[in-house]
Amino acid sequence: MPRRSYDQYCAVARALDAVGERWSLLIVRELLDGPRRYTDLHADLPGVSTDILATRLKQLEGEGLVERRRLERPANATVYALTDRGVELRPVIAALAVWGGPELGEPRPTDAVREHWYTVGAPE
Amino acid sequence: MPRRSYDQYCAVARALDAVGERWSLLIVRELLDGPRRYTDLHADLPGVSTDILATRLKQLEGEGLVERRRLERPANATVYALTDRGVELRPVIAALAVWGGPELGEPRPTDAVREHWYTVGAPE
DNA sequence: GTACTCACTTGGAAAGTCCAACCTATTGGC
DNA sequence: GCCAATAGGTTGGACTTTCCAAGTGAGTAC
Repeated sequence: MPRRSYDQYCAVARALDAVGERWSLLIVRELLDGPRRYTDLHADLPGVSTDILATRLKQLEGEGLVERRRLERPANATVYALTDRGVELRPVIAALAVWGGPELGEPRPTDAVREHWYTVGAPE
Repeated sequence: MPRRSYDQYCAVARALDAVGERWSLLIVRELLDGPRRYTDLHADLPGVSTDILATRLKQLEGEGLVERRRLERPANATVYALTDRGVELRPVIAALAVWGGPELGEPRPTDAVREHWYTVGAPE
């Protein structure tokens, strides 16, 4: 199933082909604060339905912006994290945040999952 | 008919409520180069259908990002131009262009329509 | 084995988008 | 005045995407 593309030779159009669909950039914004589990993303993004969340994560993974990693211990869990290429979207998110309102918070302090992620290390 | 909103207290979500729909940011990108007529926008954005273009221009106008102005002479024409608030989206477009590809061109030189626009002056 | 959480998938309705055709008003040529 | 062309849309219907609620299967927890 081919996704709908702007199909233009233009950097902006190509960027929007990758992250222009509904919820994509909000998922990236969540992940800029650190890795998150599927259920956490679902809780932190009020309004996103589970099927769309699963679809977007697969698309972002397919574009090399998000990595999926299964943590064995201490808790059996799947976490999603941005790749380097995904983190490079930070200026886009920041520009949107500046335009969209007065306040842009710094990345939040570490939480348990993130702690574990960096303890365990990045995926190979 | 209420448009679909992310309905979140988050600057990024609010920005995407305004310009997150399909084609919106590409229209803004075109207008960053200067005012354009409806038919020019349609020609410069391959793939956009006339009804969506009309809908988006109305939405952007309703959000105060685009102004519609009727030029009386020399040619009877309607042009669309960004408001100050719309121009403030330039950093967003720039960030997307940087992320999306190697080259981001500077705003193109003036053309006839733009010349006339600035000769005539901004809308009251 | 029963209950519970996590990470999804499925089915169907609603909303959004695409496409081609049509419409109205104005201009330009003759 | 008449005809055709252009600008700036609107309309109807097909198609695609998103939403929503419900269900599934795998892995602990007890």
